Amino acid sequence: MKMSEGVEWALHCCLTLVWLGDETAVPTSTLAAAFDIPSHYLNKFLQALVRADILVSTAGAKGGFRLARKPEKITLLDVVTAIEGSDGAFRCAEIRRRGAGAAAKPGEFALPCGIAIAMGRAEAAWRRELAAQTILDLVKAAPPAGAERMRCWYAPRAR
Amino acid sequence: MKMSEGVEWALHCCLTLVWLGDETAVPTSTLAAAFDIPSHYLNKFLQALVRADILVSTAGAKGGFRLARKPEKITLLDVVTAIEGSDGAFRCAEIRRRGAGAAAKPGEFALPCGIAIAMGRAEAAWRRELAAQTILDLVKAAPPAGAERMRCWYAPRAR
DNA sequence: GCGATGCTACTCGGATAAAAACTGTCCGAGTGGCATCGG
DNA sequence: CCGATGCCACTCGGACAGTTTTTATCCGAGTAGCATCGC
Repeated sequence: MKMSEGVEWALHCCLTLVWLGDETAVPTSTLAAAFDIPSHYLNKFLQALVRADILVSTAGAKGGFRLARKPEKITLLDVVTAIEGSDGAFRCAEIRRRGAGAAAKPGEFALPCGIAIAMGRAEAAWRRELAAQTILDLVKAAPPAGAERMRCWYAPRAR
Repeated sequence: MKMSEGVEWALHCCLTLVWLGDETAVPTSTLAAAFDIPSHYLNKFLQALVRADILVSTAGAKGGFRLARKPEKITLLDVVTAIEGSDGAFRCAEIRRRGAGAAAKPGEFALPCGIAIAMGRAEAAWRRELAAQTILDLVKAAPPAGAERMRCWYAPRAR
């Protein structure tokens, strides 16, 4: 059960896009350089964010990405779901119905598997916590020095 | 981010061991037949449960597995951790320190990454929910018919 | 008859391949800006 | 001098390999019970 590192990348990119402002679109190569990660691979995740309506992309010269919504309207759950998909980590395969359970009376399995319910309850708590936090919260919590340094580093690149 | 199916198998096996009672040790082959899953592979996960002190194993003829503790003393978190490991799904790679962040002032990264904190908060909620439920809770929630059928199926095999 | 002993069948346990998912890389389609050309 | 036009550089987007994690399988070490043999 390992989460893709793309989640961390995506969140950092959203944070960076807030810091750099909404004036200019930031291309993949710039974001990749900011964190020293492979740009072509990062692009893959940024595309996923576009499909989830978290970012908008503009093609051509001076193109790039910018936030599709205000930072307070993007929850961490939105980003995680965009990268990891909407399926939960635990997936009930209904093994109770196989083997010795194959001869069950009809209707016995009408109510869902208790194990699936228990695991689902835990994942619901996880999602609730993620949905309660937004990109704006991350911006507020981050030290201003990082934002300032990022802007200074970016300034000469903004054309 | 997919959880191993071994978690579902392990939980169902714990439930089954409660149903079949603590009198006899149940071998891997029997548990595998109960759910029609590959026995050699299931054995791998049962070993993990033994290492986590959730099951105890006895070798030789009439050997097998039984619960190491009472059902109310085994939480779902214990089982999930035994199979999946104790590491969380999200792992902060500290990418903020690389690339443009490489020239940071010393001490700027003294406090941990806000993204890691936010993700950790969600995982903590997930763990809390898992730790609040025990195998005994699953037994109580499961329909008695399943337990009864499992016992009838097992009876001729118990030597 | 009773006990010790050797054997057999059965179990767990870890080491070993196949499959899937994730990670990383590449090139093509499309777009905006700019220089050039004509009026 | 002003506007339209063609070209070029830059960007996103999806298709293509490499590598790690997960899934599946196998055989060896060890133990409990039973039959046999000796006393």
